[in-house]
Amino acid sequence: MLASGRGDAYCGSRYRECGLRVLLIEDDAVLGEAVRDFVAGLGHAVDWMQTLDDGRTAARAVDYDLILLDLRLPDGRGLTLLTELRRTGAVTPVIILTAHDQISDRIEGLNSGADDYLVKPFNLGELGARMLAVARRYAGSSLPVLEAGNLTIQLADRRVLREGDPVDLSGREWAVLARLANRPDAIVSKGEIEEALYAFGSEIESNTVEVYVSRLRKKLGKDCVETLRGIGYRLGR
Amino acid sequence: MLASGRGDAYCGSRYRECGLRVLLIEDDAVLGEAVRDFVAGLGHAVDWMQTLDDGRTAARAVDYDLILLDLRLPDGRGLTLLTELRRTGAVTPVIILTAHDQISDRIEGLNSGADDYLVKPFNLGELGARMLAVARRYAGSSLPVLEAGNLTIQLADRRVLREGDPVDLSGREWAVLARLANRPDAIVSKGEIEEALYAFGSEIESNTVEVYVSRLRKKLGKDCVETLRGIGYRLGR
DNA sequence: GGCAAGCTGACAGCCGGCTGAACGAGGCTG
DNA sequence: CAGCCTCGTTCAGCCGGCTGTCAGCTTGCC
Repeated sequence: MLASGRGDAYCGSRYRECGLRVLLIEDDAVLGEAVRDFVAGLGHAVDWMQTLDDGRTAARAVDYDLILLDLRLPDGRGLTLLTELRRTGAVTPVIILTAHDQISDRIEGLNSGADDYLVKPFNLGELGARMLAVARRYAGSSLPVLEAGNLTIQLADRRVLREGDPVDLSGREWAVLARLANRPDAIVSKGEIEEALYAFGSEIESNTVEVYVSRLRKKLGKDCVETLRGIGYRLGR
Repeated sequence: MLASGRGDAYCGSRYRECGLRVLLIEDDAVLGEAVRDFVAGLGHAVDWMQTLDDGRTAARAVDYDLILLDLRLPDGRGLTLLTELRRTGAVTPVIILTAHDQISDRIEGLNSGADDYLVKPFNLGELGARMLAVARRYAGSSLPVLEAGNLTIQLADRRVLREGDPVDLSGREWAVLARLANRPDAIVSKGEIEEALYAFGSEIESNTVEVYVSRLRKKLGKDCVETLRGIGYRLGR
């Protein structure tokens, strides 16, 4: 739950090529934390701001790949920021997060240059999917297709091929694999993988991660994931 | 539309050939209702406005795929709106609906950038045909025929072939399929499919999407649609 | 050998998705 | 007009796969 620290840390530059740099502007503490952890869990670097003002500052300072923008903020309307950004020529993709009853805002948002919107309460999985969709739209087809051993991992399409044959993965299985694939050469600790699995707070006290690694190995082959005893896991090669 | 360059880039293609997003501007209650129901029945999402002003607002707010525009409205001439739209660079196809004695308007309309016109009272079937023609013209040659598994999906013609044999789909069935076929590799959430099915605001709280997926599978084969638990659907392959 | 860390098969509960059935609206036919 | 059909929508019950947990096993390290 210290994710905010972590987020800032690798926003810097080092991991730029892998995960996206995401700015989350959302005042609701619970939702904000959930989204931050979930998105961080996907391997992206998240900065979470709770006010329009902080959001504006951040958006000006850093060249984000994606902005998640709540429309109703304590110190103003999210749309204001969006319009400002667009007026200054920023093309950063923006996904709007909006309450269920704000249809007009939604329309206005799209009209002001937002790229997509999600209605609260939303499914985190759907958030992930839309983020990918938006990112892909921008990156063209350049989103990573990763070759690892006899695996082809298509992050953007949520697909894995084993020696060319598609393999079905469940949600959690994919989450684990994607977490590893997001930073192919990095060692990822169990704790970090857990964060990717359980977005918010849920204290899981068992060997879930091990179980999913095991399931992945069964489906994808022994070597798809490498174990580093006492440290974590890494994508096989 | 107003969503400016970037918006067009994806909005245009996003909903293109599926259930189209149609804006109907028509003050006559009887005709308006008839057209709305007919067009909705084809599987498109229709917003119906009865005044020029509302129409203008809607057209600015939402990136429609097609506008059906009555020329004689209580609060002004439809042509005004058309010219405005074209002046701001909107390329949304517009079909003009006009009474038979307004020949000059018709000509002026075509000159102002309308794509086609229909003379009242018109045959609804003809309206359907012209809509298809216009939409096809816009889709260009870029996405006519899609091969997916043993299916051939002819988006522009609103036809599906299963192993070469044409299959009859109802309006909604087609809308769902087309929404998926529109972005063949993308994962489409239930929410997004619903959006393609219903106009803004109609809150549908049931498993409609599941039902239509089920019916599609019955007609087109188990694998025509892939389920991604908790995330959405994707066209089979 | 002994200990810690990691692996994996089994299992029960659950949730999401699937689907048959029913109903009303509307259109068409005779 | 009655009868028939199709389509859209809703609902309830079913089903299967996903998931978390645990126990017993293997592996690696000292």
